[in-house]
Amino acid sequence: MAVVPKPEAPSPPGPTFVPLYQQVRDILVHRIASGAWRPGSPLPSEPRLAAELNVSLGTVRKALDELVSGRLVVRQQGRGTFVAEQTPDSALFHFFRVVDAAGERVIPTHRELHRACGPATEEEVARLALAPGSEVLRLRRLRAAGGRTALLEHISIATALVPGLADHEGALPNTLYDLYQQQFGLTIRRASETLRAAAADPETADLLGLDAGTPVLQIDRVAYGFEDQPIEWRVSLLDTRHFAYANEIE
Amino acid sequence: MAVVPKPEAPSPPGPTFVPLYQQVRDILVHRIASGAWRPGSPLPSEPRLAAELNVSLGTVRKALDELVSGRLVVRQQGRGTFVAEQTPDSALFHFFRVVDAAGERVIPTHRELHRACGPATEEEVARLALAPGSEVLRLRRLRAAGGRTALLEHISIATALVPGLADHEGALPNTLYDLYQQQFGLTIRRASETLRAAAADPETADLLGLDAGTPVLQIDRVAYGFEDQPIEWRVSLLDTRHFAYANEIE
DNA sequence: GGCTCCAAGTCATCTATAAGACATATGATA
DNA sequence: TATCATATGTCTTATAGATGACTTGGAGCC
Repeated sequence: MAVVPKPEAPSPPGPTFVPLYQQVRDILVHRIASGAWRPGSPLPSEPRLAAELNVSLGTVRKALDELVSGRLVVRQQGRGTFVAEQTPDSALFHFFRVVDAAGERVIPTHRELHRACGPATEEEVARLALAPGSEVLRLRRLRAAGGRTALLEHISIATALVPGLADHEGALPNTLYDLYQQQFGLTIRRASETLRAAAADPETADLLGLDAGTPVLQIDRVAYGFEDQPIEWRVSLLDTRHFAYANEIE
Repeated sequence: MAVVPKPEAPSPPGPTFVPLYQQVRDILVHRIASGAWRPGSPLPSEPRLAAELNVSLGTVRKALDELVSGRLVVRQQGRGTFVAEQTPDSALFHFFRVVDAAGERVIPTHRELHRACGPATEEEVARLALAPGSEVLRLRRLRAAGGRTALLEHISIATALVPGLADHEGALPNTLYDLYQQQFGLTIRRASETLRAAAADPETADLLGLDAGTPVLQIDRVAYGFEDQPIEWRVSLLDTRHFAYANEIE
């Protein structure tokens, strides 16, 4: 392994010391991010990795510990360590924070209203860090839960990232994030949201079954991938007469 | 140490096996929660703890690792390990998620409008798990940032938890959570929030400098302590014309 | 065929040891 | 007295080895 500072040959006492286990972690992250190990597939066993990278088992385990807490891999005692896989459930659980009036988490349905490609607007260029004039795929969906319309989603994603999705036949899945991962190798690692209260414009109000001007919760979210590159921009408008946005601060 | 399953005497093969490091962690948590070690004070050194608890250094370290990730303690290389201390900055950074129009985090000022005690309302009883008829202290504050009024806070906390606070002379600090910890031994460990869009009622609108009926973001938060007991209930109304609520989903 | 049991492979836990990095206190020296 | 080198105590990193827990697959048996 090209890891530099073996304890026998300590690192240059200069300002650059990177612990072995972090170097190992970065190597593993890179292999996952580059797609060398696909989601769901097993990593080599810990002893094998230790031998390959020429470090001790404990060091590999410490590196893997960090990947686990970053939700990049999943360990299963007796089976092995696997690249984390986005599932509809996990994606919903993690990113969909809508609860009903009773405060219970909600499992939404969805209905596609609109799908089309077009040149990116100025705002899309900014949010998604696109080159001006890039083409984006836009999606509009209406989500309901418990028989009641809950929210309206406006989704934008660079067409180049999801080739063929624009012409996809039939319904798209309820959660797009696992589709991105499985079909296009795009793993959503984190999301940045900005929430505001806004008055529903007539069209939104109509779709949500509200009077125009009713306050709705506007959730503006950019989802980022492995290299922290923006992947998808989504603005959701939530009817907070019957639903709410729940957030846990640990 | 009373820790049960030393590796030489493995645990009963029944369904109850608790790893040593978790037992150690629980012991340490209890000592901190009970106030035996106060915020800011140093824990015994790792070797000392290992000797006292009759486990290896690695096991103590693994237990401490969990306390660190739970933000109960802070480690400082060369100095020691200390019980985490709520500071105004850390509390603001962690719990105050308001950003300005440019998306920059905001450092708010505050002005107290109202402070009084009274019997708990039905809603306060429910949110704070109080006995009916308990007395609560209510606080109303107006926060501003960048010279602009940002949000109105309604705070409720059981009077019994903060004896004397009702008659506190002079201004209360900008962040109450560190006051709770330092004055009353109440450490806020997590908070549960529910967000909705609502139309500003006339009084709120007046205080925030809005027209009545303007949509505002209503942030309903219950803050919990060590034993996961509710400590404080707070409803904040945010003017999202000039500010927003920022949330990062990792 | 279906079942049990065992063995191998894997992660999980625990111990022991050593040396590096960092902060602070101590004491010698000028 | 002031400063600097040293010593000490702390967390940090890294290694090695042993044992336990869990899963899987296959051999052997009925």
